[in-house]
Amino acid sequence: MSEVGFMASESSPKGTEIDAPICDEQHEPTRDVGSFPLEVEDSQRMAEFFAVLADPTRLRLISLLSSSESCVCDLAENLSVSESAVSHQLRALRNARLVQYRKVGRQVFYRLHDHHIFDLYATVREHLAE
Amino acid sequence: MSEVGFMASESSPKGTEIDAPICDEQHEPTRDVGSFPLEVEDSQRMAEFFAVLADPTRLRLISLLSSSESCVCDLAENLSVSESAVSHQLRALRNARLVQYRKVGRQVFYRLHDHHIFDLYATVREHLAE
DNA sequence: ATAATATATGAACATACGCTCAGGTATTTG
DNA sequence: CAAATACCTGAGCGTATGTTCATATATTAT
Repeated sequence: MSEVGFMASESSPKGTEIDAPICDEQHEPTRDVGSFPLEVEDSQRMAEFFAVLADPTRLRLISLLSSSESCVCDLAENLSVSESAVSHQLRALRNARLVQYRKVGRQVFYRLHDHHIFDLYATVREHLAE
Repeated sequence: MSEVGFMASESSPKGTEIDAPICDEQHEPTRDVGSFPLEVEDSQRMAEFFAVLADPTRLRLISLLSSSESCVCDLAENLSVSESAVSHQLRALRNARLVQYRKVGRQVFYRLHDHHIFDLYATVREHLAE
């Protein structure tokens, strides 16, 4: 915490007034993004959301579900992962509302919850492909 | 792994041919998203990217940097977090190329790396606000 | 009912992560 | 030069996470 000189209520240290935030290249008309700064509670919810996407197996599941609905055993086989592991991961995706499912006999077919999920996946995939 | 009956090379179990993926609601002309299914190596890089965003402190840093460039001590003060913790987190953001910085004297001013980061942040923020 | 299949779940273990603490580098000031 | 400031970094600790293993539930077949 910068021990400020006198009347500086907050912000950067004293002395070097010369170059305060010479922020020339600002963003476009900064669209409204809720409270600012981001509340701790909101940041935790957001972090949990990203955390669900921060796993290779879950991302590969999303990749498969991006093209078509699949049952658990097919997902496990296509990813060469145990069905137990897939089931655990699908639960995480379910809890985060990233996938939906429907039961047919003893099988359970999963698919992405909505197109937003696909869009997010595709956007980041493209971003990393650059 | 479903022990298939005879000539079924892969995919769902035998028997219940009745309801194979009745996937009616397909996505729009499925835009190309690279290799399919997502390669393990790619999934790991993508997971690492999301992992950087999967932390409340880093998200709040991004929140602050969304509106303006800031030095480390201001970021620490605004978030009520130690400068050491902020520095550690900024390193993670730096390594992931989510932020840029410029040195001015003994201060270091950070800002978002580019507008893609802001867009991603804003999009997910809106998504969770619904 | 019994067996087999498809999926879900809890415990446990190894790993990964974020914070604090202590110390280090670089720049400015006296 | 020494002291102060702004920031960075490595080690260590407590906690969270993903997998495996064993077991449980539900559905279908015999």
